Parts: sequence; structure tokens; C-alpha cells
Amino acid sequence: MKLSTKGRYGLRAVFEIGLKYGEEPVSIKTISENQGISENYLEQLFKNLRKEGIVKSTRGAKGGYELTKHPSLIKVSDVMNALEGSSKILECIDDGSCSREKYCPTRIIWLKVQKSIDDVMDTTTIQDIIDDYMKNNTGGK
Amino acid sequence: MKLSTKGRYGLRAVFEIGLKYGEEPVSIKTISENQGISENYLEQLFKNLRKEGIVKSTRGAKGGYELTKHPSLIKVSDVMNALEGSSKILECIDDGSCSREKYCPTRIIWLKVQKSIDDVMDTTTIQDIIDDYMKNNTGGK
DNA sequence: AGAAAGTTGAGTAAAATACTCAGAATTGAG
DNA sequence: CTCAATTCTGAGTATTTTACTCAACTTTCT
Repeated sequence: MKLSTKGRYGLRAVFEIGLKYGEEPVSIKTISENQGISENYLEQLFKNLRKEGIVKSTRGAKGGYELTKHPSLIKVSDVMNALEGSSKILECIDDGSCSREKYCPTRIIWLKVQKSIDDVMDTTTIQDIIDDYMKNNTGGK
Repeated sequence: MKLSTKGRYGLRAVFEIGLKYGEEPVSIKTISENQGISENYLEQLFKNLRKEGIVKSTRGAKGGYELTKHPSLIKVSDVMNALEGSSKILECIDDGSCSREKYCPTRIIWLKVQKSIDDVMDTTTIQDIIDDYMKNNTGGK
């Protein structure tokens, strides 16, 4: 059960944009340089982030991406859903998607695992990540 | 972030064996029929379960697999580790495996997610799964 | 006009997943 | 003792997913 680079890279990218919230758009080139992620790949990630309304874009010179909302209003789960399609660890998590649902001995444990993941991702926002970063890197920008 | 069939099938198989703990070995054929998993694939899973000491085998007629310990002593995390190699969602979870560790803005969130998963898997045993099953299928075998 | 950006769809190499298969080894039952 | 039932093992493979690349196009700022 591994987290893909989509989720990892994407969250780093959104964090980076969040740092400049209310200031200026951040270009893919900038993010690529700061986070060491290829520009081409970032384009694909932002395609999804934009579609899900997490970021908005400005074209042309001095353009780039900005968050559509305040960082405290964007949950980690929002970002993950946009990037990974779904943050479900199993298809059969959703009610009714499996005919054996009622009798499945192991379903309960997977539901618990899923819930614990959701709890963390739903209660952590981009702002929280920024705050953590600021606390641990006092003085540095 | 999907759970693989190794983990899903494997836990179902271990549950099945757990039902017969203290009675008789359960053959791959039986598990295959009851759980709808191919015999060939189950062999691969049991190779790992045996290597990690979760099950022991008896060859020949009337042979099969048994748990090495009481179901209440086998944690879900034990089974998952045996089957998936590691239940870590990221390589960089372990201290020191990433040079950016100290400055990584998103590491904290992944650590929290990992911990929440571990909490569930470490505190749930095969016996718990059996108990749940019995409770929801009273009267059934 | 030209450069700096985003936009999009298609394509691809590598890795992981989810198996299959064949044959050898072991053991219990008749 | 022999045969059938079963595990044991390594190799092989098809499919899917991941992790990208690439090229051409559009928009906007200067």
C-alpha cells in the first residue's frame, strides 16, 4: 500500500503555492526548481488540481497558479482526491459495491483503516502544513 | 493508495485458517473454494506467510496450513507485513532515509497517516475478525 | 511582435501486480 | 508399498499502473 508520486509531489506543489497565497501566482517553472519535480509532470498534476477547483491559473507572462481558497480551507483530502482520483484503499469500501459485503469477514478492518486515514486527511489543511513548516524553519523564508 | 490483492486475499485466507485453530489443518484447495481465490495464487501467498512464521504447514494427505499461534496473538499488521513486505506508505517514513527529512513540509502529514494506519492494524487481531464474523453470522457455521 | 506562461491529448518506458505453470518433495491412507 | 493428496519452489507472463515525456496550441503581458 504505497502512496504514489502524484500524491506526494502534488501536495508539495500545493504547499509551495500556499506559501504565496494572497501575493502572486507561482509558475510551474518555479515549483519545478524549488521542489525538484519535472515541469512536464507538474503540468499533468495541475491539470487535475485545476479541474477539481483547488487552484486557478493565470496565463501569459507573470502568470502561474494560485489557490482558489485560503489555505486553511483546503484539506489534504481535497488535494489527494483531485490527484489520486480517490483516496479509498479498496473499491469495496463503498456500500453496495460488493455482493459479499454482509458476509465479508475482513471488511470491518478495512473500514477502520480507511476511517483512520480519512480522519487525518480531513482534519489537516494546507495551512497546518505551512504552520508546521514555519515553526520548524524559524527565520528562514 | 490502494491495498493490493495480496493483502486482501491473504487476510481472508488467514481468517479462514483461524476459524479452525486447534482443530485441523486447512488445505489450499479448501480455502480456494471457500474464498474464491486461485490455488496457484494462494500458494504464493502462503510461501510468505510461512516464511514469516504466521502459519505452519503439514504436507501430504490430510495436510494443510495452521496458525502457529492463537488467533488473538496474530495482529493484522503481522499478516500485512508478511504479505506486502512492508506496510509503510512511503519509503521516507523511516528516519534517516531522506536527506530532506528536516525540511520536508509534507513529511509530518504522512507520518500522521502512517501512525493512524499502524494503530488500527496493530490493535486488531485475527481473533477480533473471527469474533466480528461470529457476531454477524449467528447460527451459521 | 515576441516571450512567457498555461492547456491538452497522445504516447511511452519501466515497474508493480496478479497471476499461471510445471515439476519436485513429502506424507498419510489403503 | 504405492498412490493420491498435499505442500514447496522457481520461473515465466499478461495486464495494469505509474511516472513520466513530448509537441503543438492558446493566452496574456510587455
